[in-house]
Amino acid sequence: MGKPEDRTQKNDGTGERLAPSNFIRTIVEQDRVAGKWDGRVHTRFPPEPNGYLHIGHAKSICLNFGLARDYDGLCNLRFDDTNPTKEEVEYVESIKADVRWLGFDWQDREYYASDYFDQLYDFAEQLIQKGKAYVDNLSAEEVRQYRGTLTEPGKESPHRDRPVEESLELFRKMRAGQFPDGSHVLRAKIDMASPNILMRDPTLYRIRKVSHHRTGDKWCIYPLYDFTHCLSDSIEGITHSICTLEFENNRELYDWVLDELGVYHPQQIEFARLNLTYTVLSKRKLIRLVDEGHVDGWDDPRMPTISGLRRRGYTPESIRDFCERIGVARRDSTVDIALLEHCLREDLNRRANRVMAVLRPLKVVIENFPEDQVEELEAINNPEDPEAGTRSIPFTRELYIEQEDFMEEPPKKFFRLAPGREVRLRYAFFITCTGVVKDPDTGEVVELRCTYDPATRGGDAPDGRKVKATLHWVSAPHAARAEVRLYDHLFDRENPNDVGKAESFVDTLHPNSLEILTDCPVEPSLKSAVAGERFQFERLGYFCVDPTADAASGRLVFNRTVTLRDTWAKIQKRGGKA
RNA sequence: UGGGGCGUCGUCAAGUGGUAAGACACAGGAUUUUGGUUCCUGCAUUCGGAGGUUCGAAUCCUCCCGCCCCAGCCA
Repeated sequence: MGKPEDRTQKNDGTGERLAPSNFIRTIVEQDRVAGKWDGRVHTRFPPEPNGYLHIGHAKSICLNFGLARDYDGLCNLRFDDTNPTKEEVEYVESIKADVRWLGFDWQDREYYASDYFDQLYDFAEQLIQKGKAYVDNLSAEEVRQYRGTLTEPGKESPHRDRPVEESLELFRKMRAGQFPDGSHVLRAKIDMASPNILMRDPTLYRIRKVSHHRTGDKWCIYPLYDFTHCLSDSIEGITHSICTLEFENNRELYDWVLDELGVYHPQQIEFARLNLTYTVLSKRKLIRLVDEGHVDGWDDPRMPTISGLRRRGYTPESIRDFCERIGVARRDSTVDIALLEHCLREDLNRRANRVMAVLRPLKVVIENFPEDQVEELEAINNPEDPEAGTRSIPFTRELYIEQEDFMEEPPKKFFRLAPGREVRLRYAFFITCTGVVKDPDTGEVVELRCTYDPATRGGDAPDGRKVKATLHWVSAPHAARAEVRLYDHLFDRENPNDVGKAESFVDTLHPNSLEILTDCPVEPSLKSAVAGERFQFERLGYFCVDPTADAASGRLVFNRTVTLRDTWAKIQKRGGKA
């Protein structure tokens, strides 16, 4: 019996994961076998430049560009910029940077729906000529009333049957700027009684006397999504037009426009958008977080935006891996953010150099270590990567360890330092706690007195003595000082929209999603860390040098990307409940 | 109570009539100079429910239940 084929790994020995199959890949493969589209695969990623890209967009980007990559096809980057009141160049620039950072290349195929405005206008006139579109001068309010409801059919506009020539003339006047905003629209003439509300004479063009970020003041009428998107796909020769589920109802209209115009007709395919626990992924909500100042901007490391994740220290590889692992399907789902974090840790574990840093320092004095002596010790940079080499770290009489690594009265499962207890200082020596110095007023432990065993240099006891814990530490006189920003989930619950009696998702913001620690002692090698560089702070987590922190100030600022898995924390939590 | 979709492990997700993949999470155990990593092991007699067809059903049929989307001159 042959082993079943392992579809999770490429067969080339690189160990790189192969994109798992999904219903869209199945359709594409069937189309290629059938010779549909002459075997071509041509997709597109069509963002509206009205906000920053987020992890949900990454799913779409990986899907569209991934399909093109795996089936010898092409994927266009197309800005769906038909609403000049909301769109800005700042957004197009950020989108381009984010797609590139994620590792995808659209080569010279950078398109804008606004590039098609002339063609779109001609198509609109064609529709009018065919008697399939008309200019309506009902007010927005009236249009709404005429539309009917989910259960009742709509009414036809009194202008619906106005002569073709009259609509044509009106449409040209709309274009010429002879009417004020909102006074006229171009509507498709379909069916006011359609059970699909989108088919009840949808609006195709509206008047907006505002300048567009690309076309300036050339136009004062702008086409709407349903008219623009399908034709843009058609113009670009797209084969598979992939969008999210909420556009399912729009497909009938997509097909109608293309069929009426008799033009090249791509296939629209919908998939479920990404939802993630402990965060929100709707552009509207993200904009609100930024506008109301709940976060520091689009690239706040707590944001699920690509720029936020980048600043947080995420790697593009980990995001791509995540997007492949979550799959593509048609059912609404919410992915556990733990999966994203798992992909991140897996990637960082093999690539981040290890380093020692103390977040909440507790001074330790090694009483039997000579005052002016400095012992240089060799530390391994990355046990997962021998190529990463080693470095030297100084050990002296005065050190810092982590406050939580000492307990005066340790519970049974606490393996770390305690009075009379011996532990290992990583890459250094075994030390034994011989005394505790407390603040006379508060009773707080402010210093530990210890002795070290010179025979354990490097961390091994020649007599085979074992120790139950290894602590990270930093030499006090050599320590560099850093600001460390500890990030946690932005929201306090899995589903921020589960607001209960509260008013909105804003009320479920996690109050401690950011904790800033200053003057953290970190090992001296970190003085030369560069913006964006990633490290594992041993026993704590992965951190990266904040790319936007003021470099000129010489300040070292680290963002915590993600903690290490912490079984001790789990044990404590469990114990706390019992 | 219109139309369009969707319901497989705690969370994602394969499966497309031949007897429930995988991942994350979780729980044990081994190794370990990171309570990290790695490595073993366990984790759906059952596929929203009820009937039916069939030698055989998560896959086909019927009815029912639940959830999502649509009434922007947003995308």
